[in-house]
Amino acid sequence: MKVSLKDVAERAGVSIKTVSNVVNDYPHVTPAMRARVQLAIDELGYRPNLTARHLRKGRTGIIALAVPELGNPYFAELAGAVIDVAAQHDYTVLLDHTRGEREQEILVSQGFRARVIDGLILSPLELETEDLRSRTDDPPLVLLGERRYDLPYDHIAIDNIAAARTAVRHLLDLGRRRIAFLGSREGRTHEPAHLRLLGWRAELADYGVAADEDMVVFAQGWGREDGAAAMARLLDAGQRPDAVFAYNDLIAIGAMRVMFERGLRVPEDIAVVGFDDVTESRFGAVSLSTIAPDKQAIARLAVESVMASLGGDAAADGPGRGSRELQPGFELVQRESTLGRGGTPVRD
Amino acid sequence: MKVSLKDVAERAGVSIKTVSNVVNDYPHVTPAMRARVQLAIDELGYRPNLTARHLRKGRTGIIALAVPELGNPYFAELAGAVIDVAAQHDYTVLLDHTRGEREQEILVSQGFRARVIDGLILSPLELETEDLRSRTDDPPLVLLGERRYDLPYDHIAIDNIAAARTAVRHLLDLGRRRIAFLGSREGRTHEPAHLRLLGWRAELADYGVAADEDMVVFAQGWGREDGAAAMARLLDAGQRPDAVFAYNDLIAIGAMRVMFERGLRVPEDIAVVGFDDVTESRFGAVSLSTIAPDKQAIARLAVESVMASLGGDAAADGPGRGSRELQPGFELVQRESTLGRGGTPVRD
DNA sequence: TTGAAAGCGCTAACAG
DNA sequence: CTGTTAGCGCTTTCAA
Repeated sequence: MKVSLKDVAERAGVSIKTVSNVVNDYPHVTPAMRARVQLAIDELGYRPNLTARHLRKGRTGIIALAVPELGNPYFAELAGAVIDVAAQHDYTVLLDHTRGEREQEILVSQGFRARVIDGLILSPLELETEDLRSRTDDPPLVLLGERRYDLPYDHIAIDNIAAARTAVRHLLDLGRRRIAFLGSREGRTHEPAHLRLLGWRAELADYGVAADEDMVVFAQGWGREDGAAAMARLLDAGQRPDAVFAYNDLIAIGAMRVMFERGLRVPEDIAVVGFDDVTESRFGAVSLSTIAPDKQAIARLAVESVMASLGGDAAADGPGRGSRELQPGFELVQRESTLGRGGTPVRD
Repeated sequence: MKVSLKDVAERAGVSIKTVSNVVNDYPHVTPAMRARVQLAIDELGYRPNLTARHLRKGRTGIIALAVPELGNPYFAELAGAVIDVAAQHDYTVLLDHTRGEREQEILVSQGFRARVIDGLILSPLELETEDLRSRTDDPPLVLLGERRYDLPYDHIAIDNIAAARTAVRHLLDLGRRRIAFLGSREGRTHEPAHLRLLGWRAELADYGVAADEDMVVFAQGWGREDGAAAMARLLDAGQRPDAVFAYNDLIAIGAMRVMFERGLRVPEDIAVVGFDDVTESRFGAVSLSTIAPDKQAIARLAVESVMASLGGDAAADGPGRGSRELQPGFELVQRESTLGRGGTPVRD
């Protein structure tokens, strides 16, 4: 049934070692020998047992990527990019999701969920610094996203404050002054959407516009329905924003849905800017202006960081190993939700 | 550094086997003994080496799910469901994507991409029957989606013809008669969207409406941009449909975007029905009516099918093993793209 | 250049 | 109830 190196060796009348050499493209093998062994391999349909190889070499060729939710297209798109980059390094990706729950994130970070992996890329939401302290000799870890931890792990995130400022600035330049902020879920342990909210405050301040904290609304989660609920709450409270900056595209899309339902025009009555540049944002009745993080760069940096930790076992404690702040770029994409259908600013 | 069973055994002054028994919750162990061993485990921070266990047991605890594209929310949502179901069986999911390319699908089906797995769930697009014939003793395989193969593998798909007929019938009942069909990418090897197109033809015929083949448009792919392009092509050709049935939600969303751009009202001018019920379809300016396959059931059946093939090694050739047609349910979800804002049918 | 033998860490027989 | 031993399939010294 299952053919092993031994079977091939017997068939070819050589030793196991020789077959292994052929399989692994070891340089010093006689062409004749190689041919003979290859023949036996083909005849028997031999396929190496990766598990055994991994046991021997101590590596599995698998890295895990854990994100809050695959249903969020931002993470789905990012996952696709990570899979592609990993494939270039001959690595396969094991995907896991945490629902943004601290318990799940802890489990993942300690390797209890995704096992048998050489490295881990984690995008946490609720995880705390202390949760990571207890990590012992688990595989290399790279952190993604807004949260920062003062621990010796590489961290990859765009400059969230700068990005938020750019978005708000765009709205200000368009003449908007009553700019609401729709945030993500309220965390149990920390202020959600922290950096983006800071950016909102800072840019308003710099521009000389008073930040109205009543225009800040948090949601139950980070999905479209949460954006819709938050927007409804804002309007029901009697607020009349002339612009909305949302924590992410999904919240922006949910918010716009409520505006449509209530007969509010986008951008004439309310301009909207999102965050993430998911594909979906280009195809609504009103396409969405948004901050576009460089997802390709994020994926590349994440995978390369893991690969680096994998390679440099010797210099495990060397300087700069696994405690870098990696900052991919972003850009503001201006679409109809701020510029209007014509492509030029629209104001009533 | 790395602590193994042996280290723990020495520390606790017992044999390796005893430690193994404790680790695996083997029933017949003295509480005292168990406590002593557990202490040693904790002191040393022992964690079992899964790779070694897998080599020994011949199983890895990992199944692979390969879909065309994670960027398509239907597959992302399905993947999330599969991950959850697999977790209930103590299995982890390795996700891969094929871009719907035949080469990639072949590689995946033969285990060259996702390696070290106990089973495989594959959602093929271009794969041909012959490509699967050469599979030797690769891990159990389950096929998902519209394509059918006359091979001894379980196949899971909703009744696509019935679903398509339901969608078309809904439009007919609303009084629409010029119903266009927007298909998926034209395959190199087979008619795309085959079953759904058959359903479209069949329902029109049964209803006594002549099927106008000029109202059938295929796209370059299965994304929003492809739907937009197809819709533009249809309109530019001078066709004036009063309804559109799209191969999937993304194509429907892309098509609607073009309608909005051209000032056509949905559903007054053109009613639209999609397929998949991705979350996104509920949140557009005009929410999308669609066919909702039971994703939970699909995920459950897929994982259970793999588990079954894994368990019944003895009855590997037994009747019914791995050649069943599993058919989860679906339902028509009526939203604004056919009923209009008021929730009741709208016609100009 | 190729062969023999050891061992990665674990589990499964089989004794005791 | 616990210990001893063999071996999963592979790579890797060390010899030849």
